[in-house]
Amino acid sequence: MKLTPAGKCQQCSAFHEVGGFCSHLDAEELESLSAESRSVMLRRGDTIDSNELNTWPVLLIATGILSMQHLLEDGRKTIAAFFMQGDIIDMRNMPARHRGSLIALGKSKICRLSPKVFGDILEKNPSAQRVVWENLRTQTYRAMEHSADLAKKQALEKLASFIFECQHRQIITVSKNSVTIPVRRIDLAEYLGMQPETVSRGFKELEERGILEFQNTLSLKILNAPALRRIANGDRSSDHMPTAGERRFKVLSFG
Amino acid sequence: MKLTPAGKCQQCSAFHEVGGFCSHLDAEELESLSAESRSVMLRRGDTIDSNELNTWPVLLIATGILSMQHLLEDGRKTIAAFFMQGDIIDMRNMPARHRGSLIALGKSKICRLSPKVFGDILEKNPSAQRVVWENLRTQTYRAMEHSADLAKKQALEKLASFIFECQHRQIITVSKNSVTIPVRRIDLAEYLGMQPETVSRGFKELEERGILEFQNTLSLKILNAPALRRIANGDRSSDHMPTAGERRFKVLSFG
DNA sequence: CGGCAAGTTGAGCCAGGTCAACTCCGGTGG
DNA sequence: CCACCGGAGTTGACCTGGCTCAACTTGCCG
Repeated sequence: MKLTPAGKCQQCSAFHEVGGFCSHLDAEELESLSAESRSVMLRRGDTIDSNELNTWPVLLIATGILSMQHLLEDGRKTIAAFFMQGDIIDMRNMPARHRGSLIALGKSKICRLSPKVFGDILEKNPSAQRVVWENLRTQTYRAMEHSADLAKKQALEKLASFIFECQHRQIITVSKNSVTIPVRRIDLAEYLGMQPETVSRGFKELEERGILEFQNTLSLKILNAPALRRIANGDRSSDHMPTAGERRFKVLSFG
Repeated sequence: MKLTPAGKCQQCSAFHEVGGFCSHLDAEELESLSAESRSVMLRRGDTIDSNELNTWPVLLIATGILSMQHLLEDGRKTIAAFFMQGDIIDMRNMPARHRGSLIALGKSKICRLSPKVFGDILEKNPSAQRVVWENLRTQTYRAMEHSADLAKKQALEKLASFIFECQHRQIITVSKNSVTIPVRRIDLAEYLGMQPETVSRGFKELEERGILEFQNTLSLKILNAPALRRIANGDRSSDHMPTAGERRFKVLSFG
């Protein structure tokens, strides 16, 4: 097979994934976008600096995970959002005050799209436009929902919500109740506005209550989805019910 | 002057404001959008219910202020975002889980846009498309910034950030340092994830430190913008410096 | 000018932050 | 192959910012 100039795109998730932005482009568009764009590999900790964002303000995540981080004067750090496979980040003319830094949280491949070609495509290709539009709206409403979580939920409730968020966003689903957490504990804590210690204690409690079970730090199984759902929704009525763990133990020991 | 079918639009901020969505439409587009859309007046507390959002998922705020509220099982309530003049809310095909309720926080006029005509316009009118796109992006990054505020900032810091947010969003600026808070204390507390009591105490402290001064509950003057900025940015080094108020008092009493 | 919601003030308490010590794990080099 | 190392994660003890509840004041609207 002859490798067109856009041949590299054949390997890219944004091209071959159904619904991926580049899969909606015609040959000519793909050609010119590809010619004017640059893809990069990032490792954990790599930062896309401000200068770079000025020349390359439009990014597409091909694989991996990026974070938008905000830093306070005294070093407190927050992750305002996660960007994952298929997400498009459009920072054209963003005033600096709206900008955090974009930092990779693991090995990632991103494509810096030519702002000009990107803009042209949005104007002329309604189906590509729709994909980008949907993506941005999802980001918006996700961010708002996340705000709501941060504003009023307690530690356990935030963790529960987060697990569902991971479940909804994950691309490959091994089994219905398996969820993979795509980031380290520290990042998770920063995203949820809590301390790593608190995250640890929270997960421990959820395990003790028999609601979930960790395979390892990054992957878990939901054992009692309704209970987890109730916690995520802030239903405190069941807070002091006997836990599944306790109950099972008693039955076994007296049975 | 002859009143065209879209005559009602002549009065609307979205039409006559520079940069307003409808000001970017040509006569024909305005005509058909207007014919298929419905504007409504809302009063504080009016809710746009879920059914309504299914038939009219695209809204444009002409004047006033709406909130996106999320409710937890046990009654805790959060305001995830404010929508103000010029904002466009596009809820087409949003899964229910991403949806809070839209509730007016004061007298507002909104225009329910025909989703079909709105969609057609986005495809065909690049300049209108750009306006909507910019608006959505602003909403996105604002929501992310707000998440960052909620995640790690303390009460005072959140208040300080909020004042700057109001300053940036307000349409009419009386004087450089006057800021109008567009919502009541309760709403503000819900937006910032705190209690009204805490809001009150926070503002009191900022006044006592001589950083700002309230004209009435809704409007204030910033007296020391750099100090407010430092607080908003989470600089705790100045936390226990003598306050302007204290200093002034001492000078006067010994002078 | 009265009534009621909004906002403020005060006192006490607790969820989660902080700090410090410890364990676990993956990678590295001898 | 194993000993070592360093960062990530966990556990424990303590402390505090902001929540809670209750009483009070203010200000708006009829």
